[in-house]
Amino acid sequence: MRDRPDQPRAADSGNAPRLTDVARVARLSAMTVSRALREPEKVSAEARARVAAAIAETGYVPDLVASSLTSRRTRLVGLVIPTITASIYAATVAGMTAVLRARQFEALIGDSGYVLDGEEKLVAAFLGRRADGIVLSNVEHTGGTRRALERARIPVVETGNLTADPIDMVVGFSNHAAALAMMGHLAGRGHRTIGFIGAAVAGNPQAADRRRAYDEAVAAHGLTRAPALTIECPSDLEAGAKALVRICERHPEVTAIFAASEVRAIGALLECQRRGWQVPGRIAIAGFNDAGMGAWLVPALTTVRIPREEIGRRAAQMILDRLEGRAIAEAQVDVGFELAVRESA
Amino acid sequence: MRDRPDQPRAADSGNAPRLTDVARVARLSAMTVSRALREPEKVSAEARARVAAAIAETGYVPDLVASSLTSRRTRLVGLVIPTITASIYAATVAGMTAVLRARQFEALIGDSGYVLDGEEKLVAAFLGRRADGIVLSNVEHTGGTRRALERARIPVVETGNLTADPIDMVVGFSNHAAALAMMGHLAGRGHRTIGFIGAAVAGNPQAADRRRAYDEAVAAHGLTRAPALTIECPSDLEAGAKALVRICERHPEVTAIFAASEVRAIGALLECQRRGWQVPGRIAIAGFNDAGMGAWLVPALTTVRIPREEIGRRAAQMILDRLEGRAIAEAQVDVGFELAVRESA
DNA sequence: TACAAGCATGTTTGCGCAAACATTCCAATC
DNA sequence: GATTGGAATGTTTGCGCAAACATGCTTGTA
Repeated sequence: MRDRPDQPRAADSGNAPRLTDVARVARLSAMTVSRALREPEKVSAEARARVAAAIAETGYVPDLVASSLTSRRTRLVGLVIPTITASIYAATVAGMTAVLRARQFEALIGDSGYVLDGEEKLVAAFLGRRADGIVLSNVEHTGGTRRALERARIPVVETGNLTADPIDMVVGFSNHAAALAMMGHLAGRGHRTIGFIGAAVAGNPQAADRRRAYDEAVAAHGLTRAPALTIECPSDLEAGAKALVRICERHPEVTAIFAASEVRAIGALLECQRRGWQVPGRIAIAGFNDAGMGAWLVPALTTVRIPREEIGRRAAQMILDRLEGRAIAEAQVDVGFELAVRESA
Repeated sequence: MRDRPDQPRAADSGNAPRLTDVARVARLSAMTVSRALREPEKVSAEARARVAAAIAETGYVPDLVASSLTSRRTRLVGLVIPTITASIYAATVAGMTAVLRARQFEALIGDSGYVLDGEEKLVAAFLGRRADGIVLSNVEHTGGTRRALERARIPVVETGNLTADPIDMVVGFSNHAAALAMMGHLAGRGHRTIGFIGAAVAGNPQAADRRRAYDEAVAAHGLTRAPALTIECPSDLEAGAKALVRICERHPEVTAIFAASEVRAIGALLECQRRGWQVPGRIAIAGFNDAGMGAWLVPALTTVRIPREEIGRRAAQMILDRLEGRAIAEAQVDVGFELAVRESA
C-alpha cells in the first residue's frame, strides 16, 4: 500500500516509530515489547530493560488507536452533561476525569443543552467511537437513547436522581427527600407562605420530584397554597431575580423562597440586595446545590449540599469496576445530601 | 482468529454489524457503502438509497476506531486547561466543542491543575491517542511538551496571551494592554494609591504581563509605590478577601484595588460587604475576566471583558482549517478585550 | 463507428497492534 | 536420564475500515 521500508525512519519524516521498530532495536519480538508495556510482570527483567532503552532511543509512543482496534477496548468513557458552563456539572466532570485518568482512561464530554435529543446525538457519537462506557446526567431519555445503549452492551451510569427504571447503574440522590428536608427547615423557622422557583417539570423527573416535595410540604405543614407561589423558569441569575419579583408582587405576604437551584437562589438574593430588602429579615431565601459562591455571599446562602464531585468519582469507579470484571455491590448508589443552613434562611 | 462466520449476526450476540454486513444487505461493495457515508456526492442516488435502507435494517454504526487507523485521522482534538472548575475555561471549552462537534470532531479535555508537568502528561496522553490537533491554555511549557508537539507535526494552538515564541498558532490577547487599560481607568478616576492582587509571576507570562502593566502605570501616573500594595495569591474567593484585608491593614490610605482575576475581585468585594465598607465609596474594586456573576453583584463589578468563548471557537476553527488544508490568514490572532466599567470602580 | 473521457463501482491491501496459539528452554522431580 | 511443568518468548492472524489502484459502463465527439 504505502511506501514503508522496514527500516528506522527519521522522526522528521512524519513516520513515527512503531512497535516493530522498538522490537528491532531491542532485539526482541514485537509481542514481547507489547507485553513489556502492558503486562511487565510477564516479561523478564532483562527484556524490560532492553525495551525501556529501545523506547527511549526511538521515542516510541504507543498507538492507542491500533491498540483499541485489536483489543476491542478504547479506554474512553463518554459523559453527557446538560451544560459545561454550570459549576455543578464541572464538579462532576472533575471527579470523573480524576478517577479515569489515573487508569489511563479519557473522558469524552458533551453538553446536551438540556435537550433529550441532544443527548441522543451525543450517545450516538460516543458509541461510534466505541466508548467503553457511558455516563448520563439525568434519568429521562428518548427511546432511541435507551435502545442504542442497550444494544451497545456497555456499562452505563445514570446520575442525578434515583430511579425506578434504570438502564443499568445509577449514582444519585433523592431530589424528593432533599427538597422535603429544605421545606421542613423553612416551615420549622415559622414561614407560612413559601414561594417556589424551579425548572419545568414536564419530562424532567428531578424537577418534578423537587416540586412534588414542595406540594407535599405545603399540605403537610398547612402552608399557604396558591398557584402564583410557584414559578417555572430556566436556571440562571436573571430568571431567579425575575421570579422572585413576580412572586412578591402577587403575594406580598411571602416570607421565604425556595429556589430549586443555586443560581436561581443567588439571582433572587442579589435582587433583594438591589432592592434593599433584608435577607432573611424581609424574605428568607434557600437554594439547592452548593458548587458556586453561595457560601461566600452576604448573607451566606442556605442550601442543599449534593456531593457532585463524588457522583463523578463513583460513576467512573462503577464503570471501571465493570470493565475490569469486579462485582458491583449495588447497581443503584445513593450519595445522599446535606442541609447547609447558613444565613439566608 | 475469532469465530466470525460471514453471516448476519444477531444484535444480541455482541457482534455489531460491520460495513460488509451493510454491503451484503445493500448488494453493493463495502467500498461503495463507505463512500456513500463519507462522500455521498461520489455515489449514485440509487446506491445512496440502498445504503440508507441497509443501514436502517442492520442498525449499523460506523466504527471510528477502525476508520481512524486506516485514514490516519481520529477527528479528536486535545484541550489542556488549568482547571475545569473555573468559568472562564468552561466558556472556552463550550466554544471549542461547539465548533468541533458541528464537524464530527470530539474534544479530549484535561486539566493540568495549573502545573506545567501536568500539561506535559496530558499532551503525551493525547498524542498517544493520535489527536489530530492540540489546544493549550497558556504559552509557557516544559521543554518536553514543546519537543513532543513539534515531533507530532500536528496543528497546535496556544491561547490566553500573545507570545513572541509560539509553538505553532496562537489565539490570545494582550494581558499587558488590558491591565494597562484598567489601571488607566482607575487613575483617571482619581485614585492615587492602588493595590494589586494577582497570580505568582514566576513562570507565568500572563501574570507577569499584568503585573508589569501595574508597575508601569504606577510609574506613568505617579501613583504610590510600595511593596505591600501588591500581593500574589491563588485565584479563589478566600484568597481575594484575605489579600484585600492585608493590603488595607498595611496601607489604610488605599482607595482602589485591581484584582487580576474575577474571583479574586469578587472575593474582595464580598469581604467589603461583610465589613460594611462602601464600594466604591470607601474602596473601589476592579477585576479581570467576565465569565462569572460579577455583572450581577451589588455593586456590579467593573472588570476586563475577554471573549473567552470566542477564543475557544477560533482555536477550534484554526485547527480545522489546517487539517482541511485551508490557509491560515494569521498564525497569531488577537481577540482583544473590552473594559466593562460598571459600579464597583 | 471508434474512441476518449469521465463517472460509478469493485478489488486488493495494509494501517499498528494484541489475541490466540506455538515454541523454546530450563529447572524440578522421579 | 527421561519427563513434566511452567515461564519466557515467538509466529500467525485479523480487528474494521479506507487508500490506492482497477474495471466497467455511459456518453459525446470526431
